[in-house]
Amino acid sequence: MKKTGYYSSGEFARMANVTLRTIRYYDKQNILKPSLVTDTGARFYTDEDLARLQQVLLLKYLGFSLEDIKEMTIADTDYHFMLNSLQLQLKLVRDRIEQMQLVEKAIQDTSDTIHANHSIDWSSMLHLIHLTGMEKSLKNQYQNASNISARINLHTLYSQNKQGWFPWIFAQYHITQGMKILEIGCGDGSLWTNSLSTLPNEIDITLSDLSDGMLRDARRAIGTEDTRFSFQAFDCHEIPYESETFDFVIANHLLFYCENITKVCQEVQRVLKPGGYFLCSTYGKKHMMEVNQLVQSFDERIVLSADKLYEQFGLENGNAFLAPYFSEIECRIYEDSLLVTEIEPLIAYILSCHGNQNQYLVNHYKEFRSHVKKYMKNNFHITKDAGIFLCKK
Amino acid sequence: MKKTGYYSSGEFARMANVTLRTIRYYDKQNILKPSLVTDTGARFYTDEDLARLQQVLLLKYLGFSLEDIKEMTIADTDYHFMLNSLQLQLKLVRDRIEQMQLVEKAIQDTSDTIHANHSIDWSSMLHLIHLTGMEKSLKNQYQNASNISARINLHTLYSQNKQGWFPWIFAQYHITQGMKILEIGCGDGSLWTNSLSTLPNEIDITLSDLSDGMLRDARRAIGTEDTRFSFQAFDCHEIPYESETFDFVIANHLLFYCENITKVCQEVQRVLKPGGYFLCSTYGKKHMMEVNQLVQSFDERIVLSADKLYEQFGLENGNAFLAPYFSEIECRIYEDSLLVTEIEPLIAYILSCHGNQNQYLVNHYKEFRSHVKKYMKNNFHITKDAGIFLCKK
DNA sequence: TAAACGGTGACGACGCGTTAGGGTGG
DNA sequence: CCCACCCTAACGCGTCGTCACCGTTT
Repeated sequence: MKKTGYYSSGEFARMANVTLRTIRYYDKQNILKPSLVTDTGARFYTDEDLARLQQVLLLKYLGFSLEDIKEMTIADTDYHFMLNSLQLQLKLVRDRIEQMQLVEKAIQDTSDTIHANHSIDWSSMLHLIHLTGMEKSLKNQYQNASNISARINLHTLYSQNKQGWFPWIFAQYHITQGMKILEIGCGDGSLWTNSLSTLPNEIDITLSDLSDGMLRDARRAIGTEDTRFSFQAFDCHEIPYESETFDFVIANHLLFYCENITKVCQEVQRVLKPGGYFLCSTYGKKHMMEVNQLVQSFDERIVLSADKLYEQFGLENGNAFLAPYFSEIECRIYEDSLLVTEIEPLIAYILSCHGNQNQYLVNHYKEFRSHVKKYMKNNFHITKDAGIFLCKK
Repeated sequence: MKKTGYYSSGEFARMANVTLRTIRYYDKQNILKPSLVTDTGARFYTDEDLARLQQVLLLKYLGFSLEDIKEMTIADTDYHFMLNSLQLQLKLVRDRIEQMQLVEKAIQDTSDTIHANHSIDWSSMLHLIHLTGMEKSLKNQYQNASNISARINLHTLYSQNKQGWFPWIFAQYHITQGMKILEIGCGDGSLWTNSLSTLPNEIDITLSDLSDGMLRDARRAIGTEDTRFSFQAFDCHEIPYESETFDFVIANHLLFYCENITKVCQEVQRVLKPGGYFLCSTYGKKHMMEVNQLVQSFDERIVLSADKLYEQFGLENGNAFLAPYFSEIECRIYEDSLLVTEIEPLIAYILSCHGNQNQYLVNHYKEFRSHVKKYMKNNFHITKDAGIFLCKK
């Protein structure tokens, strides 16, 4: 029985160069469900399914397990999302290539030292062994990248305040010629990428992050030719700089993740010059509250964030952490809200949260979708409740 | 119980960052046997075992199965061999990187066309899918590379004729300014790499091979800046050039692999200019005969080459194939023999043959080694019986 | 005597390959 | 009625992870 616009399972498998068994397996494991199943049980697939399959196969190629992949590829395949996903895949492939180039270099080095010494250098050999074993954290990196990009999407698409969060941040403190600046928790460096041209040219900015992977991304985004920037990986609980080094320290949406917030504040205060400023951003209680209400109206058990960030360090309680270390503290709110008009970006956002939603949504994706559709009607207002503390030493 | 110079299984595993289970599994599967086992069953490993483990782990990293790896890493780990193995691994990693760069580019392209057309381009998507699925033939490539290098080793180490095969080939025919030359079955291009400086600078050399992988190696070895060389993949049964194009055609150790030798001769004759020359090399009956005797003295069932190459096209019967197409045919022998003084390269050579030896030797490696040792005593003479036919059109 | 380390089974998980047996549409 | 194609159910394989249980050395 032919269905126009659909591929039979066999056709589909042949197109993608995989076996029928694989296609059926992916169906049974809820990794890639056919778009249409006849009452006799025959599977039929669409072009969109092909796009999904592409994602699955590429992720598999990069070494992810199907279990991982299941969580990573729920999103829709409208062309807009496809682009997004391709960007992420591109990043993954590049990371992988870089890693293999490290291995390549290690083999070269090992080989060279053998040539030079006419005996095997066991330590470089060990280094080589360890390189080939390093792959683990890759999955986390992907999830972070994918989550962050889903978040950014929602905000850039529907924010009412057109100034934008990053420009607003820069407007809160005037960066001038000759300053020494430190950002802790720079992530992929996106705070800076759109302001490169407006920054003074005699200035010394250090971007730091715990994760080497993030730093690599930041370096890639900013470029190594821009000599104003330097990059360094360290834990902000112990900042490896002498006291009174910086004019300005930034911690954008970072403090609530820190284990010991007091210690971080103390360190920041230490490395600030007298009269220097510390700018740290965070959320308030009401931030995105409508989204929580939305998901809980679908299933009460869902909690979008395992540990509520604003309870760790939020607009309401931040002052208490900062007060012991700074002489002046000012809290400024970024006035904004979201007016969401489409459903997909919202769903992508929800799926990207750090809570337990996936376990309740995985097999009820379609119901959830139509629930969201009904709930939001034509548009959906979401409160944003974010701001900064600007602190003087 | 501590053994000096040895690592216990636990130490060994920790050093390499693998689990004990893995180490034990590799032992049981004969992939990596400990160098010493106490009577209580405790395993002890040496630095050389570490080198072996490094090979295993890297090959695994590149996606080979342990079954494949078992066949690929029997060789010893003297530093000389280690270098060789590292070179091979380097090649593998580079191939892999190149492949991933293709994938990277395909993602870029797909992404770009989506950007341009604002809709998904399913054909580039399919291309992408197929790229991620291509990995198969890699194992064969490795085995070829590793076999060829084992062969070359034995010959370069112990050949009595110090001129060398490649220089001798070049001495048989004088290449002059302005010639158009074709090599069919160029492999990795090693015929040329040491003669680049002695070749005229106005000359047009086309290297060809069936396999894209080989051509890539050749291109890498010679470099793309050398404008005298061009590279093209085709089957020499149908040479994609007009008649009377070349002054000189070379087929080094190729014809005996061809399905239809007569057809190849006919094609070569066709593309040769009148008066042009065809140089083809092959072996004779007695080539390496002592090696055959050696292995059969260990186990009669072993046959080193499944189909004897010199029966397809050898020094004895080559004339019959060439006579219909060329006006003059001259057979020249390269006088040489091997005087092997060490055991490892010989064993590596034997293992690299295309016969059934591995199935009889895998689990009797040590016996075989000591058998070879006794057999060859201090040195071992091997007949070489190779030469060329130089044919004029 | 305990703790650290070594050993041997045996069972399970993942991602399919493969086989056996059977149904449906042209 | 056959052939091409589809389906399910069930077992097997490679590469360990994991667990239960036991022995040896410090």
